[in-house]
Amino acid sequence: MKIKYNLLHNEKNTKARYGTLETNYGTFETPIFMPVGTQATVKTLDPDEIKEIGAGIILSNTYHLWLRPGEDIVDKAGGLHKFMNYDGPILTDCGGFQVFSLAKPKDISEEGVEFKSHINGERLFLTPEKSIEVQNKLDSDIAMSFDECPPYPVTYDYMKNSVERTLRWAKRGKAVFNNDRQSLFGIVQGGEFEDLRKWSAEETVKLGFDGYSIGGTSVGEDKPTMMKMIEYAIKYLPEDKPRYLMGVGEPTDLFEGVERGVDMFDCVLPTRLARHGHAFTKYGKINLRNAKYKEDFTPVDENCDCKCCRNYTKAYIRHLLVADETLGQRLLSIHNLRFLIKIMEDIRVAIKEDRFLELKEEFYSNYKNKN
RNA sequence: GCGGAAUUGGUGAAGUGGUUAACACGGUGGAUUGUGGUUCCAUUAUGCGUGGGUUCGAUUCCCACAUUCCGCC
Repeated sequence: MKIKYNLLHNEKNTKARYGTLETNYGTFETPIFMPVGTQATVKTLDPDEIKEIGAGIILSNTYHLWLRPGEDIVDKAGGLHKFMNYDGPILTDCGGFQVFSLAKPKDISEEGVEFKSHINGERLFLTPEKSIEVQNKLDSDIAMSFDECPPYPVTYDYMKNSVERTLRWAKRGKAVFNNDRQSLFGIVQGGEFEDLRKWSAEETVKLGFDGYSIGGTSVGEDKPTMMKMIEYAIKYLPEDKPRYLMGVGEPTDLFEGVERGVDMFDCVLPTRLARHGHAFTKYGKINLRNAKYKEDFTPVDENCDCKCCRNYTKAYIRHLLVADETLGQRLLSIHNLRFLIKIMEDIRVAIKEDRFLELKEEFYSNYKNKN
């Protein structure tokens, strides 16, 4: 079956909303933060741990699984869920972000995008049809329409052409889509240009998708610009479909996004920061490698209920990181993910009680955002 | 006791008679937003064993001493 979104409550003072999303692999509440598991694994965590931190849905990636091990192998394994032994909902990104991070502008044509494989340098050509075909075989619960995510900043003319192309790609992908257990999201682009965001949103909605994403954010623009991008796009999206802000973000970004009506987020930050020794805490981001934690025998975040914070000290985590032991990266990955998931749990309760702004204010009063 | 070689930062080391002593590791900070998984950036020796001498100028040349290593008695 396709997913089913139920809008259950609009917060009184903001555009924040509470709902549920039903999938073949269970129902989760929104707004939600989705851990990223690019290569069919949330780096360093096993599926039991993903469940343990309260994840409702995770991400995986078309481009990476297409290259390795290949969608046919995942298909033979019985689909992505069986392949990675994860029985919760999975969303696959389309590979569009890799257009942004791997390809040069001149490699992008109407037909598709030419890549050089980051694994062996082999020339590859990814098209909207291929992206959908791969995702159909991966058998994730939610697939993403193949888009171009332009860098920032880019000229109005470039963005206009890019938005047009992304719309044509969306149409082409939709035409070959062939998996009735899977749902498909469209992606709104348009950069910081209000009229392009409006146009992109309206035209994407006309094509008709099971949910809508806001793409092209967190690519180097400043925060006020990112907020405008969200606002410009979201007012043209239908109330009765989930809205997904791609690639965001930091703890404060989650509050800002929810306030503007976003239902779903994903970001590599919690796991990447963890691997580099950083942790989110109630009071801001900290670097566990800093010398000042050498003899700090308190938890990373005393308010956190995760396995890391319940059982280990900063001094121990620091030792593991400095000694390059993988347990340090694992424990911090668990903590950082739990931290963001817990924020969303608190946010959902606050929305239902119409006190989202109070929760936001309380969080901001403690959290020192270094950016 | 005699002969030889060596002595540069926390470590391994390069180097030159002339403004700021290479590089690597380590240390200390910082970065990271639909993940090209151990990355990137900054910073880290006012000093080249000690004391003299030669020279306009010595870490670099000379002498003595100290320490370490190797060989011989």
